[in-house]
Amino acid sequence: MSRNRSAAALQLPDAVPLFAALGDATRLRLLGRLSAGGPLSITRLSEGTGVTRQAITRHLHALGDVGLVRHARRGRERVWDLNRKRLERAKRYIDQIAAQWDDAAERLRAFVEDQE
Amino acid sequence: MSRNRSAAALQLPDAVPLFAALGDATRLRLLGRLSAGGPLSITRLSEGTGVTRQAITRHLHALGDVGLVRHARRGRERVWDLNRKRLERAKRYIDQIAAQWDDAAERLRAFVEDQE
DNA sequence: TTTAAATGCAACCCCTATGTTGCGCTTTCG
DNA sequence: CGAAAGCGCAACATAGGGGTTGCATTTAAA
Repeated sequence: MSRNRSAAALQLPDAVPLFAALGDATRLRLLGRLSAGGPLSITRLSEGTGVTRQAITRHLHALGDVGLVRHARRGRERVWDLNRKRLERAKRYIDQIAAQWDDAAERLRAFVEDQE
Repeated sequence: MSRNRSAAALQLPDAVPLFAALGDATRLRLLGRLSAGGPLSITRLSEGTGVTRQAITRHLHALGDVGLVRHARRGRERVWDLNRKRLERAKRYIDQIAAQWDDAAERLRAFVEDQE
């Protein structure tokens, strides 16, 4: 029914910046390190990345803009951590979108095959 | 086990271009139209997008580079369609990566909460 | 065989994401 | 207090993504 289509239209604007944020190797690694090693300071997160601390700061803000990570002050450090709730929501978004593609394609599969 | 980590290391390089390809509104809409309406020519896919046919062509190639869509000749037209197998694999990639983040975060949740 | 449709190719913009350096501010520590 | 660690801010450089225009090429249609 047309409710599927409107639901997709609502999710799409959210999905775009989410995917864009995930489409970078440095940011994916940051998420990996945060998931493996709890809250970490910027300096810690910069070690071994091959880029400067400022570059890492920007990547963290990019992830923060879509809600995947959060930050807090701790003394003179600024520690960042995963936002697990947002991460869960993001996963559901992705699953739903993928499911829609699957469903629509599945419904038309026989028809499409006839045309080929 | 360390096998999880190495599996993640193998998936990450594939996930980056995949996410990057999905991080664009025009490309997400193209996938939506293809999933809803079978194979379509470039001219058809360009209608109503607000950008030129050449721009759409590039977006299709971007999606094609990560295997999400394929093309074929049909007369003087070039028709593009979803690659459902690749779409399925992409979905599984995403699920696995998200699951890893979840798992790692879950294992450390209590520890992290202690520190806060 | 003309004409028009559908593309492919290539040269060009233009903006922004990514990265850097330099400097100043705050907090911690000897 | 004085030095150093950890950041934030701002200016700057630059490569690449996204878009356009112009023209040649192939194929369908009159």
